[in-house]
Amino acid sequence: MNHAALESGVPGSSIARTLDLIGDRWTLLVLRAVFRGRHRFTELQRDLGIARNLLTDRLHRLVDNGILERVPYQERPVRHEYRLTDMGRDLSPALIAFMQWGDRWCTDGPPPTVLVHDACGTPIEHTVRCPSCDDVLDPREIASRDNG
Amino acid sequence: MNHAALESGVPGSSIARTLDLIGDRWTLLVLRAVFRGRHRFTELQRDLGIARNLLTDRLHRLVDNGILERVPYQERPVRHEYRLTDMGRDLSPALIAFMQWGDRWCTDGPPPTVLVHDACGTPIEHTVRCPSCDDVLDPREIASRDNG
DNA sequence: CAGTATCCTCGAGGATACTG
DNA sequence: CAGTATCCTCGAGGATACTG
Repeated sequence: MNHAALESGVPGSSIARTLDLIGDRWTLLVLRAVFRGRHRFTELQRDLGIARNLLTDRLHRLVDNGILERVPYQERPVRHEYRLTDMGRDLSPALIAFMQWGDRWCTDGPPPTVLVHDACGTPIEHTVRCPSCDDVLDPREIASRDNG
Repeated sequence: MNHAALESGVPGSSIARTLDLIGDRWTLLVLRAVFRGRHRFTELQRDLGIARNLLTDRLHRLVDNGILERVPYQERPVRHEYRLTDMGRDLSPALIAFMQWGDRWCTDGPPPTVLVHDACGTPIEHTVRCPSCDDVLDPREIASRDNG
């Protein structure tokens, strides 16, 4: 998909722009690892089994796009680790939604990882609500409205 | 990323399995179009600007994986359209989460598309809750627990 | 440890002609 | 209309050697 196709075919799609940033084969996996507390290059590389040059590239892109930030954790020699920015942390609902979908539909056994409220240990719930009706919505009750 | 790398590097990741199904450059865009009411081959092809052989391939894979179903809408000649299954409809929270993230972080102007509760027209809200505490959770309050 | 620099392969994506 | 069949290109991903 080239950029022209994007412009003409899927104008103004937030999904398309989002895919441009994180829609490759590794970025979401890198982010998931950072969410789970892996912050250093070698940790990430070992955990994911990603090629080193690719990890370098993905981390740089994530930093350039404001999703991660590179912060020093020691001097002499200076070493950095990668932390989520607010923008990155805000990807959490999307990541969670994908995990839950995979848990529900792509496995036979119990979900390999369960997300819990750390204060009480209860598995979390992921909902779409109407703030005005105060109702949890079914996908069929959702419409899309174009601005423009 | 080959399959061996996936197995060894990211064992049991629901995200990895989900990406195997829908993690390419077009599938999510196709699904978004189906969610928005495009159900026929030519509608999808024109709207997305996707190459015809790619659209054929993506639709077949989505049908094979149980995300879409192919239902006839006329006979002589028989024609089909593509409809979401329950499995496909259940991707809605993930799609919505991505759109909202893109709306918030990848645009300057107003969001190009707003999702609304069709009964009352109010823009929807997307939350992670703890069903036991009945609280909306911040990403920092979420922990992940591995099942062995 | 945390990368950078090279080189290579293979397959995803695309253009286009053809068909019941 | 709704595809299938071919052929091609280019870039994502990967292996590996090197470095402050």
